[in-house]
Amino acid sequence: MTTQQKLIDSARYLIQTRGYNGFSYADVADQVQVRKASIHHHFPAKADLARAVVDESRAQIEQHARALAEAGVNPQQQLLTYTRYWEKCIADASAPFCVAGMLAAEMPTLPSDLADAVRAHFRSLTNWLEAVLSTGSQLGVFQLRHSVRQEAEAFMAMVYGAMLVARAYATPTTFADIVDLAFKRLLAK
Amino acid sequence: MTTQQKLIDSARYLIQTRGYNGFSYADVADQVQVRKASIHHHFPAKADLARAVVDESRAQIEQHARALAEAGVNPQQQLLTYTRYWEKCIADASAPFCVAGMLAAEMPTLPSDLADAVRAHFRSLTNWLEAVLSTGSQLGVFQLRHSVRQEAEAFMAMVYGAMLVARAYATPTTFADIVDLAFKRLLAK
DNA sequence: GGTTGCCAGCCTACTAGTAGGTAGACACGA
DNA sequence: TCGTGTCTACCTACTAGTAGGCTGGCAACC
Repeated sequence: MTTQQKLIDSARYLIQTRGYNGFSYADVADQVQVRKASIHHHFPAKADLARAVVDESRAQIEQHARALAEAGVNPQQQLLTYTRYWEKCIADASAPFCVAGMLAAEMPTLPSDLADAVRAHFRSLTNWLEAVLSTGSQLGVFQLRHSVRQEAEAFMAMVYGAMLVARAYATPTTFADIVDLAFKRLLAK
Repeated sequence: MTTQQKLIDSARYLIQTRGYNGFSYADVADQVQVRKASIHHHFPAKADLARAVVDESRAQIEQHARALAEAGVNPQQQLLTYTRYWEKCIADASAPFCVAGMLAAEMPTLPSDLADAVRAHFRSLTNWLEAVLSTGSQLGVFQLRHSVRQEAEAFMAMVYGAMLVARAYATPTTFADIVDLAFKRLLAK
């Protein structure tokens, strides 16, 4: 793996656990075993590094979403893949929080270009959720009581809120419990 | 108002907007117009100041909850008072985020005694929500499809998630939209 | 009623340490 | 030989926290 990729991975982990204002180039240098100056060579400013993390995350989500759709996976299974992914990440502490969620909380302190990247990530996720919910609704597997956009935003809020509550209580199962309820509500007649 | 109270109020605002790792004694000193050393006189360490903020917030919530219950306000109106409070705070940007929510995101970086205070805040809020939902369910105004605890945690997750999404999009109405949906779901037959 | 002593509150001036960021030299492969 | 990547050494600005001194009010005692 290239040093650049290692730097991004390290920054992702640090943002997930400590947030943008909670980590420094010194932390990244320590993890990747290079000097601080080497990080500046790849990412001149801290915001550049963080933006690379967010952009990569968004690209991965979009790629996974495309792959699922092209494979003809049904809507409820697509949604379940998404929630199961976070359940696993939180349970084994490999990624205890979504990067964009963490950065969203810190929004007022972020440089504007990084804030733009975060918004783009949320927009991308909302669009995908809308598409999945819409298709599922047409197929009759999801029972939407409000507009697709509202249902998508509510589901997203539930997922991010569940991460927050699970982190506050330090009980990973709390996340699964809450998301499970959100899922059942969509399926309920 | 005492200097001590001014310091707490200033710290609350700064935590809500920037988070624990995003503000410094210099920021507080600037807002309250005292020297940094004076803050240390009242709150020896940064964590002491933050803990005072969280403890005061929890006490206020508990006091309000008691007042509402003693006034004989019905459950749906009690819940509405809570959500309306945040709607207003977010709309006029007077308090664009819950202190405990912000600190929950930063949990892994907080000193343990401050983390304890944050957990206590969440526990207190969950307990109140459980009580309100439980009473409302017995009166037949709330339709709970799962355990009271699960429904309480899900509602809380929705509220905090809505704050996060609203902050990401910088659109205060998003919060009201999402919470409105959560509320209607509780009332739905 | 003075005088004395105490103390909360606030200050200036400082410490040690960390933040993000830069300059310039060196190694190495195309 | 040029570009890329890495390094050491350094910078300025800022962090939380400390040391020690000043002030003005309150209480106790003669």
